[in-house]
Amino acid sequence: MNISEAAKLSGLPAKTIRYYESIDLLSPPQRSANGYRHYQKADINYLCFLRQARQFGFNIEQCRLLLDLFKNPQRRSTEVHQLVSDKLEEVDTHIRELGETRDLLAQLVGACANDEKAECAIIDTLAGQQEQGQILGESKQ
Amino acid sequence: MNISEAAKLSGLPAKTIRYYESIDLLSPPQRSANGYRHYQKADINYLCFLRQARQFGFNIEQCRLLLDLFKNPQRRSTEVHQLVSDKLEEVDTHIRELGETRDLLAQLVGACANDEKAECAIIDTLAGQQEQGQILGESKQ
DNA sequence: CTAAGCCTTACAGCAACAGGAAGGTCAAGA
DNA sequence: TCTTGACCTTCCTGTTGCTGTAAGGCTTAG
Repeated sequence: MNISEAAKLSGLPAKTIRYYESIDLLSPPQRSANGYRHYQKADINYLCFLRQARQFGFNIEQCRLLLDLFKNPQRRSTEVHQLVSDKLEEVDTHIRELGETRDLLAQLVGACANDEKAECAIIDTLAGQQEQGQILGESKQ
Repeated sequence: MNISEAAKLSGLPAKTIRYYESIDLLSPPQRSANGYRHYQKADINYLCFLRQARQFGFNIEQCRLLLDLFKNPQRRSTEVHQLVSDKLEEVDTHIRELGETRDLLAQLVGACANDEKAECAIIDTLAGQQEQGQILGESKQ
């Protein structure tokens, strides 16, 4: 099948499939006489695998490792487990950091008068704890 | 003061300061006779403001808007409030999505035997589904 | 014969910088 | 005076994971 059919079956854009090939994440498929890429069932499986892995948040290098494991009948499940555990930790860290940011933003939102005046606690906070009378950005030319 | 001093005081790398200037986030500073950038106190305040805003997760365009408000004594705090509220919502959405990913990853980790055998529920899951929304919990093995 | 709808490659661009090359400037020390 | 090292400058490339667009070739239907 041609690339657009592979794209439809795998759920990945044709562009992305070509891109994965260009970075050697996928091995080059067969080509028809006219130069068109020609995909087979196994290729579709790899593409689906990659789409899923990307949806789970794995980056390209992690996908490369996972795909290698997928293709390797001699793999040990503990290797896969390790990769996914690491990713889980990574995502947890990210969530924690974002949570802190969210709380800070919520504080800002709560502190702002939200009215027609220029005075704004958010601006003051972002500007840093300047001394009174020295709130810059409003002073000087 | 020169750029390295401005960098030290603002907490931003000199590279970043030049970058902000190059994208017109900062207006070009004065130059000394030798061509060196020369910063003043107000510039440092803008830099600090931008560093803070970036730390709060605002992207460059949002920083641009915030900085405009910062510089504008005729601003209404409600405008600032709106920007920050939007950002808060954005971050909340992101956290929710990441949370879903995390839960799915945790399910994968829990489902894997984590041993020396090749059989691996994670691999099966990543390979198995071709339709979205069918990520976990299907029988199939 | 032409138009559409595929396919190909190759280059540009997104965010938000970081790294490095190549070269100019400045202050201090031998 | 010369040299060294620490600054500074601009310009170019690379990062991640694609997406958009251009310019052109192939295929099929009318």
